[in-house]
Amino acid sequence: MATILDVARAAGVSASSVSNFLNDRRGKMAPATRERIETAITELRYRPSRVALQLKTGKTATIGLLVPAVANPFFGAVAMAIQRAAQARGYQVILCNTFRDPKREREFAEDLVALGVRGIITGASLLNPGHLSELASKGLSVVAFEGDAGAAVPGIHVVSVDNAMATTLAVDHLVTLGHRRIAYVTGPAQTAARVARLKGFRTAAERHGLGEDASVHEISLPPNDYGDDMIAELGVGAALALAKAPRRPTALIAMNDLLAIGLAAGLREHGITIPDDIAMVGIDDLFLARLMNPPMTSLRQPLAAMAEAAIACLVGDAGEAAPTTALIFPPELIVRQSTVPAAI
Amino acid sequence: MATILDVARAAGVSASSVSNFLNDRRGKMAPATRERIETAITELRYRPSRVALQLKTGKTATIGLLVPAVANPFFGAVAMAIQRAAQARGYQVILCNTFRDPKREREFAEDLVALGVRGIITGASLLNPGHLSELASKGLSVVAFEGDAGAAVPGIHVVSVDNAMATTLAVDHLVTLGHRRIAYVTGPAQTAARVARLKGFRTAAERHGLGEDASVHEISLPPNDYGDDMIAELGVGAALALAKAPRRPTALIAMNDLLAIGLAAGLREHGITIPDDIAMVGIDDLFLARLMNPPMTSLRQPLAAMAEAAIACLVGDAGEAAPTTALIFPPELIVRQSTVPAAI
DNA sequence: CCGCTTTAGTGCAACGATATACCGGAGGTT
DNA sequence: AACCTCCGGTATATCGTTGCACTAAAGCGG
Repeated sequence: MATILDVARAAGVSASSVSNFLNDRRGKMAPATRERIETAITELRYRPSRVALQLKTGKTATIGLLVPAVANPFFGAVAMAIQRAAQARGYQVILCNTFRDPKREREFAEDLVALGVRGIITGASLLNPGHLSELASKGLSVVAFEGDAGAAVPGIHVVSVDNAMATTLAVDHLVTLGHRRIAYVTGPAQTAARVARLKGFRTAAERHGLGEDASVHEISLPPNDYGDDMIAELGVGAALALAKAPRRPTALIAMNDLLAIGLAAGLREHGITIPDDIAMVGIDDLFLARLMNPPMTSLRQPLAAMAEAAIACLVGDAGEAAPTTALIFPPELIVRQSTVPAAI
Repeated sequence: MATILDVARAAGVSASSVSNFLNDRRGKMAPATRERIETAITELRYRPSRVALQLKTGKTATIGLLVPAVANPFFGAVAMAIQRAAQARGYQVILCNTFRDPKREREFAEDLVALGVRGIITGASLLNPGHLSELASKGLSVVAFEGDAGAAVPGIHVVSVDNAMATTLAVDHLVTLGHRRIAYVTGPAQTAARVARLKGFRTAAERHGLGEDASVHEISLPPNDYGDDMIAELGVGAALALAKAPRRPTALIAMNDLLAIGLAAGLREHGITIPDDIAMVGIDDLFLARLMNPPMTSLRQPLAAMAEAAIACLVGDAGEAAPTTALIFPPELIVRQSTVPAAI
C-alpha cells in the first residue's frame, strides 16, 4: 500500500503538502502543485491509512454495535439499519454478539474502547447497565437502542421506539375488536424494552377495566448463549399452557414477533387456529410477519429513522457535552389477518 | 485512557519494560518489577491501544465481513457464526451490507484495506469477483463464504457448503418419495452459489431421467438495494405461476429457505396445501424452517464449522503464501413434514 | 532599494505502541 | 586483575498521518 510519502515523492512535494491537499486546507496551494498531487494519488491508488489517522487525531470513523445475537431477525434488521446510517456518514460498524451476558457486554465495550471507537450502540439495554454507564462517565458515547425515557441512566442516550405505547396500541386494537380476555406473553424482565412493554400492557388493561381477564404469561429463557432462535422455540412450548388454560384468552399479544412465530407454530400443533380460535398481535413487524400463516398484525418500529438518530447522536459535535437525551419514536400498528373481531 | 507511558511512570520503569511485560518477552524481568508493572496496569485499568499497535506492527485483529444484507436471516446466521469464530481468536468483525452491488462491494473492500483488516470474508461471492481478485493479488486475504471449488479465482479462498450436493440431495430425497414432476425455483444466476445449486439440480434430474418433468423457474429480483426480504416477497408472487402451471409439479425445491417461505405463503393464498398438494424442500435450514406451517424439509449448512474454517484460513500463518484453497462442506438433509410420498 | 506582507510550501514533533541495539553492573574464569 | 558473559533494563527509531511553526521567494508601497 502506498503511503503519503510515496505520493509526496511522486508529486515532488513534501508530505505536509499532500496532507494539506487531502484536508483541503484552503489558501495554500498553487493549481499546478494541486494537479501533480492529484495525479500522483490516483496513479498510486493511494488511500490514507485510517489507522495512522486514528492514532494521530484520536478520532475514529468506527462505531461499535452490541446486539444479543444478529441471527435474531430483529437484530439483523437493526444491524442493517445501523450500518446503513453509519455508512451514510462514512462510519464503519463493528459487530458484537453479547448473548445478553453482562460480562461479555462489558468485555466487548472495553475492547471497543481500546479500538478507539467513536461510540457504542447497544441493541438491547440490560436492566443494570452499570458496566456501560461507567465507561460512559469516562467520556465514551453510548446510545441504548431500546429502552424508555424514564429508565435513563447517566451518560447513556436513549433512542427507542415507545415500547409502552406498542403494547398499549395492541390492547386498544384488540379491545376495539371486542376482545376482553387478552393474554400477554413475555420473556423474563431482562431488558428495558421488555419491562416497558409489560408496563404498557398492564396500564392499558387497567384503563379498559379488563381486570382478571387480562393475564400475563412469563416464559423463562435459558440464561444466555442461545442464538435467540430459542425465543421462538420456547414460544412453541409456551403455547401448550395457553391452549390448556381454563378460560382460554381470545387474544394474544406477544413480546415480539419472534416469540409470536413460535407461539403460532405451537398453537397450530395443538389444533388452535389463528385468528378464529385466538387472535394474535406481535411487536416489531419483522418482514416475516406478513409472510406468516395467517399474516400477522404487528407494531412496526421505524428502524431507519431510529438508526439515523442514533448515529447522529454519536457523531454529532454535541458529543460528551450533551446531557443525556431520550428520543422516543412512536410505533405504527399494521393490521393484518391475525386479528379479527371477537366471537360473541 | 491510560497509555503505556502512564503505566511505566506508575511502576517506575521505562515504557520498554512495560512492553516487554505485555508481550511476555521471557528471561528479562525481575519478579519485583514484574509485580510493580502488574499492579500499575490493573490500577490504571490500562489496555494497550489497538490503534497504535496496528500502526506499529501492521497486523490487525480485525476482519471485514461483506454480506448482501444482514436483515436476511441467513446472513444474520452467517454473521453471527463468523463473529463468534473470530472472537474465539481475539478478532473483531466489521460488518458491511453490499446489497449485491459490485461497486459497493469494491468500495467497502478498499475502505477495509485502508482500515488495515487482516482479511475479508465475502458472504455471497458475485460471479465476477474481479474487484476482489485484484485486491487479493496485492496481498489481501479473501475468503468467499459460498461458491464452488471449480469457480476458484486466483487469490480467493473458498469455504462453502457443497451447493451442488444440496440440490442433488433434495432431488434424490423427492425421487425416493416417488416424485417426478419437480420444479426448481431460483433467482437470477447472480452468485456462485446459485449457479452451483442450479447445476446440481440439473445433473440430478438428468441422472434420474426426469426429462421434461424437471423444470426450472427463474424469478427476477430487483437489481439491488432491497433488504433481501424481497426474496421472500417475490416468492409470494412466483407462487401464482407455479399454481397455474398446466402440469403442476408435485414437488418444489427452492433456491433457499427465504424464497421457500415466500413460496409457501403464496401457495397458501392460492389454496394449494403443503405437503398434500405439493411437497417442498428448502436450502440453508434457517431456524425458521422448523417453525413453518408445516415444518419444512431443508438442507442444513454447518455454519459454525464453516465459519471456524474461514477464520482459520485468514488468521493462519499460511497467509499469502498459501495457494488458493477450497474447503467444501457437505450439507445435511433435515426431513420434516413438508415432504411426503407423492400421491399415486 | 529597503522593509513589510502575502504566498507556497517545508520541517518537525507528536499520537501510542514495538523492537533493536545498547549499557551498566554482578559474577565467574583464567 | 583483566576479560567475558549474563542479567535486567533503557534509549531510540519507527509505523503513517497531522498541524503548527517556520521560511524562502515574490509582491508592493514609499
